[in-house]
Amino acid sequence: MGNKSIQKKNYIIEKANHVFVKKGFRSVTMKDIVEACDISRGGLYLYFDSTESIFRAVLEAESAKVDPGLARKLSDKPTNNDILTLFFYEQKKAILERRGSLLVAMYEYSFEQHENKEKTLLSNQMDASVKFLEDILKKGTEAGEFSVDDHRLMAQNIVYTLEGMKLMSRTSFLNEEDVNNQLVLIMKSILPKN
Amino acid sequence: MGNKSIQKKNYIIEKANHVFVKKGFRSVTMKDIVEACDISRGGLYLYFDSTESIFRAVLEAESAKVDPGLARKLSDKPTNNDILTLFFYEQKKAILERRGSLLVAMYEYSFEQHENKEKTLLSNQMDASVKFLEDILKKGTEAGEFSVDDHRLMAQNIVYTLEGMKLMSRTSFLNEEDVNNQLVLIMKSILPKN
Amino acid sequence: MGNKSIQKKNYIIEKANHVFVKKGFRSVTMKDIVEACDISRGGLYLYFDSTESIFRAVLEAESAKVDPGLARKLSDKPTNNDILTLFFYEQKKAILERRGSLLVAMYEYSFEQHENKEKTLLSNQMDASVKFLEDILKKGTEAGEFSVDDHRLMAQNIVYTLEGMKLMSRTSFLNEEDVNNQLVLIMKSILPKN
Amino acid sequence: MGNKSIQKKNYIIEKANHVFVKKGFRSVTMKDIVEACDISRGGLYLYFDSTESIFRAVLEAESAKVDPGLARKLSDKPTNNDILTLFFYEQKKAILERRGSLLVAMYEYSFEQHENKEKTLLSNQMDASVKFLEDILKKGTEAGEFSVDDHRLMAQNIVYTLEGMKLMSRTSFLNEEDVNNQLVLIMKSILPKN
DNA sequence: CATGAATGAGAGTTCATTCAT
DNA sequence: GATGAATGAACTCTCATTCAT
Repeated sequence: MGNKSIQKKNYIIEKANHVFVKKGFRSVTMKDIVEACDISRGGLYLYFDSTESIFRAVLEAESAKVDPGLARKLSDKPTNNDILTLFFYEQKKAILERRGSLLVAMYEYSFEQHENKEKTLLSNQMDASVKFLEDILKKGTEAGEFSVDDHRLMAQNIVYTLEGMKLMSRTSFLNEEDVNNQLVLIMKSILPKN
Repeated sequence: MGNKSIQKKNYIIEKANHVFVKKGFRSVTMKDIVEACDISRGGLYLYFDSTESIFRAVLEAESAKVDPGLARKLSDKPTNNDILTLFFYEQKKAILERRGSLLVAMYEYSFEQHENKEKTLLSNQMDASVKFLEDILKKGTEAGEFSVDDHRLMAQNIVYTLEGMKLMSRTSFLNEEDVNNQLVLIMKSILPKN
Repeated sequence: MGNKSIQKKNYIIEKANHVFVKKGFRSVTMKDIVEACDISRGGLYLYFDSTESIFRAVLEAESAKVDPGLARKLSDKPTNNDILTLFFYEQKKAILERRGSLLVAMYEYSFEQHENKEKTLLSNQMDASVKFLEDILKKGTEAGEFSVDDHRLMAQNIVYTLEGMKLMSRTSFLNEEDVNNQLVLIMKSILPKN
Repeated sequence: MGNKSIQKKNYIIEKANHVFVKKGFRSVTMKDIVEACDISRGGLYLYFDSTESIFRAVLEAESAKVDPGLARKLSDKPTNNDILTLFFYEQKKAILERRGSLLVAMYEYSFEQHENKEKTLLSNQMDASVKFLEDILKKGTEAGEFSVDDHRLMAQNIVYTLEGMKLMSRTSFLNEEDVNNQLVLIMKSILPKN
């Protein structure tokens, strides 16, 4: 695939992203993508052969976008508390972000995959979050910033709670205050009591 | 609608239930239902005009089934702790129950509803859970069984965590031990410290 | 399938027959059949799910048509020579019949099947012809009507020659006289010399 | 067309040959050829504008290949019997050769051409065979090697039989012994009786 | 000459929905 | 009420063919 086609592929991924944000995963058709990209039916098939392959490419592109942002916001020698705070800040954004979020599409996609006994992307993402938090909590506790007994258990608890809120905000109505309050509650259970 | 018709309608609802359990919501077609019920295409339309109306009926029937079970299991004078324990027991079942659950269908349906700015069934269900827990926590704290400051906040936290686990078990792999550990963690944060 | 649909199915088979006669097998599309039958796209799929299944049904219907005709033309006590003559007469018709013949479609279909290592319909038909001829030649030789050493070998030879002529008439130009001459040549090699 | 172009054209013809051998004629697409040749889509169109034109070129190239082989195998002063034997040997190879044969493609192509009232290549080939055999039989009979009355009729009969066997071997299962037996039977009907 | 991206026509297939019986 | 045949819109996917580079 030439240079030019890589550009086109990225263009399709970008346009498709909007479609998945708007319609979720299951109800998106090749026709939807074709129309969003304003290309020919056959043209799309030069790059992707199913909505699923497009969606995977969209997620990949998305994950490439996310990481750099996180790092830049941190000071040179961040405390574990700093890192956790930033993590919560990002999560809060993900929870409340209604427009532009691929979350619903990702849930729908994961439901399908899970039926087929495959390891879902969502699952990988959550595992990564648990590992990340576990590590922070451990280091933070050792440094006296936090006071957590079972790091893994608490990490899981936090991830479940965050995921629950994400789900809530897509099926119910969740406001920023509620999210803030929950994050404070979590912080309280982590910080040393005295 | 005659007596016979009501029977038929219930028969359809029961059969459709299995279909939604198996296939979620979005991918279920009128044809699926027709085949599951072994009735005529036109026949189904006498009772329901879309998969959505069938699904709503299925959920309604489901909610009618659930409640009585809960009450019966409680002793005459249950403590708030008893009630909470029973609630957790039921939730645990809902989290781990892979076959026979309408959860995925309900998520898919709620995503669609929420897009249309409608109040989702899931939302109502979660609100009810929060209220229920809030009430128990309040009474329990007053009775000295629990020690919770902000009843509403903690109730929400519990609901989010539970919902997060439900989601996890449909997109990832969650075992009973993990659930138990989480429930223990929640109980610890509720029970009086000393 | 109700009474009415059997009629419709037969109607489709009849119309499809013309299509296969005209276009062979490979280039016939579901659309061709739909248009020949003047029914809806979806309508056809109620009865058949591929051109192949239609073609098989056409062949089946065709073979049901053929047999009765043969029997009726024979006298009460036909000699083996009578039977053979009738057989040749039918074969001559099949060779020369340009309009209305499914032969080309059958060849095309058989080529495909044979690629897939399946026993082809054509193959079965030819086997049946060989067996039939072998039997006639044997009885005829015993009755002194014919003088054939190796019945099976001669039966095969006749079948190959006939098939060769059929093929010729679809790829080249074969006139009735040529066919007659060949049949006379075959008869000469069968009849007793003296 | 330059020297280089002719080389490329021959390269395409050679690769296309394999494709036609494998898939027959009708189901071969320009895409198949492009992929087999590993050239660009547009590139193919510089040399050929349809699968039909490619196939014709393939057949032409094929016929150029065949003849020299035949001649070389003959002794200086071959008898007519020698020539006929060699002819039968080549035919036997053509009948039994399953891989590498263009026969099915040629049949499919000829069916199409014949529909359009064109003189088919197959037809020309068979005419040539008849003429060739007629000549041999005539000369052989004159030389006392054979004993054939109507040379043309017998030549046709042989060609039909051979063609019938070729067809059989592509739609049914034909073994070498059967072919040998048929050839012996033919020889018997040609050789002088005494 | 050669490339390969792009097009659009057209085939296959499925489904919600209607309607005569 | 109940049936199930029939419709036609919508979707997926593939190919021959063109054309800017």
